[in-house]
Amino acid sequence: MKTSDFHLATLRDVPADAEIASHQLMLRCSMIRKLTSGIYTWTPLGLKVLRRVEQVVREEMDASGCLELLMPSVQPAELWQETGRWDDFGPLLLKMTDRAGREFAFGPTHEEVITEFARAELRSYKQLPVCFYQIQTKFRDEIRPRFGVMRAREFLMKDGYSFHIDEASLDAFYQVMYATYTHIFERLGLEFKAVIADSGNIGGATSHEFHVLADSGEDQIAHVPGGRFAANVELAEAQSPGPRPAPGEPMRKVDTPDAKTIDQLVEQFELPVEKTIKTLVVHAGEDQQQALVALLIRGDHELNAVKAEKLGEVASPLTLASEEEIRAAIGAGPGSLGPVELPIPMIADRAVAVMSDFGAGANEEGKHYFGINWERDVALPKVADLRNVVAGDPAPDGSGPLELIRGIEVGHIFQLGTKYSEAMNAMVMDENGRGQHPWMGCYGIGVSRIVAAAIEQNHDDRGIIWPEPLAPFQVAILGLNHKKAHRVREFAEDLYQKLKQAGVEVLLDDRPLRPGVMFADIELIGIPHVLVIGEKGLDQGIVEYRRRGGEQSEVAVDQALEFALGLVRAG
RNA sequence: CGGGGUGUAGCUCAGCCUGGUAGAGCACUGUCUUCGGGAGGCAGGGGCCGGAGGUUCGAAUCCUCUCACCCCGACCA
Repeated sequence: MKTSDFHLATLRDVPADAEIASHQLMLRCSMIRKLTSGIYTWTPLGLKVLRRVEQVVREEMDASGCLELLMPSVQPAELWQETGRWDDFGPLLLKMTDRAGREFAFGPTHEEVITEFARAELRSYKQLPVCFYQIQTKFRDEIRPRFGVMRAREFLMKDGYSFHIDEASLDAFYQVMYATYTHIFERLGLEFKAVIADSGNIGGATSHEFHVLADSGEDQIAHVPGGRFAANVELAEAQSPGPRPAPGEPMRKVDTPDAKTIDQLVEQFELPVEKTIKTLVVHAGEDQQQALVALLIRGDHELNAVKAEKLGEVASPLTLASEEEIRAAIGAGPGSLGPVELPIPMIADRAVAVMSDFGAGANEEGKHYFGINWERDVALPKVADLRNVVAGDPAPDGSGPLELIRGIEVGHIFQLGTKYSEAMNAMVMDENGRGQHPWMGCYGIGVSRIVAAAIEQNHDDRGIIWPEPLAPFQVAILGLNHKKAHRVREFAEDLYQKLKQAGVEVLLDDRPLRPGVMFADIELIGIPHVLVIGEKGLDQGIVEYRRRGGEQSEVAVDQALEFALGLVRAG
């Protein structure tokens, strides 16, 4: 490709609404253009990268015996009503109506459609196991799309679904997919980590996420460096820190008119923050006697919403009570709440259960109790794991202290079990001629998100540094002052044609521009190998080679072709 | 959904407070000079100042409504 024939429209200024590096660079390179919030056009340059990701994913899925198909994006409401997700999926589901008034959704995922397909196609255990996948545009009406294609509403996803006669077969295939995903991210040249994950509203039990590691990632991962344990913080279990010390102080009521937050309490009364608890009042689960329930968390810890929602006592999704609701039920406002004489049910975090001589609100405006002790002053309520782990906590498997890092979720695999096959009554005959609901697994990869994640992980102040498997072009040829310098132009053109004929993805910058502009553009779009041809070099019989983000060297002109071919073969 | 902010040329922004019919840099077109790290001159093209309504002789500017986009928040007890 020649730049003069390629729609390259780089920007020198950073578009005002782009926050993170990958979004800024993708806009500046002209890889994507925003149509409206969370919805993007992929330009010819951007699409080249997207297709490369797609191709690696496709090849590895095919290599693992998966079968590619293509399902519709527009899906009838009835299918979603069968599984109950027409309502359960919530506002993320984009709904629409056809001329006859029939309702449809634009697919955010395809469990319903694939299960519909399976119940029509699959009859016998002899057809199993089988895994179908597609690479297709999804739409999820995100609450807050952001960071360009990192969290877009419309995005490209690889979604795969496997069917099995029993759990053992699903288990075995899940391991195959785990290995397949590992190969995919290795081949893409990305630094990543597989972690234990929450299965969210897709359903099912066992689940792993694959994260590209980057400081700008939205997810937190708890892991033991060099060890085996790694989990999304949403799921990482916080262990009980050990036995509760005996009471050492009497309980007393203290006036705390100006202490509405833990910070103020700690500051004004010289109370160690690990000796305080915060009382979070949330809506109770539907079948509970009272409308509210209190969650007790140590002052320096954070509530983990995913863990709390899993408790029957707590409404899902987790919703904090309003100040009015709290006052009506308790008689005191936020900032003065605590477990002693609390008139609503409560659940204590494991760390709270082993505290002694601690401070908390007195459920009376402007007053706290200090020196509270469980059982002596107030009965210990139900204890549960309610908090996020923090760095230094012991790993649940005892393999060492946890460290927290950030990641971008680019893949997620689930064991769904028979949730969908039962809901939609998909059946296959087993070897005894009895009908069975097949066991299902589900395997997603955020293809478009990988492009952004790769940039987050691989860039410098000049632009993108593509891992070679993702680069839109392998090699760029810059002919300096080629408009006037015939020798430069001819040499560059000749080299370009030969590389092209050899099947190399090569970009010849044939724009009549000054060298600085060419260098800046080629570095911005991050082409891994750059060959610079100039008159001075030709006089000396050399062309210059630059590895993006790396070394620089000189190559004899008559070796240039072989050299370039060697680079590409090595990559 | 709550809070904050921004809408003026393709991009980044000034002008708005204090109304008088629209500007800069980059990008784009032509041309000359320049040519190994985002050059310079000359000449150009491009804007219903997000939309609607109002105030006024006159509105990008003041008022009201609306739409869009961006950021923060769902950890406050």
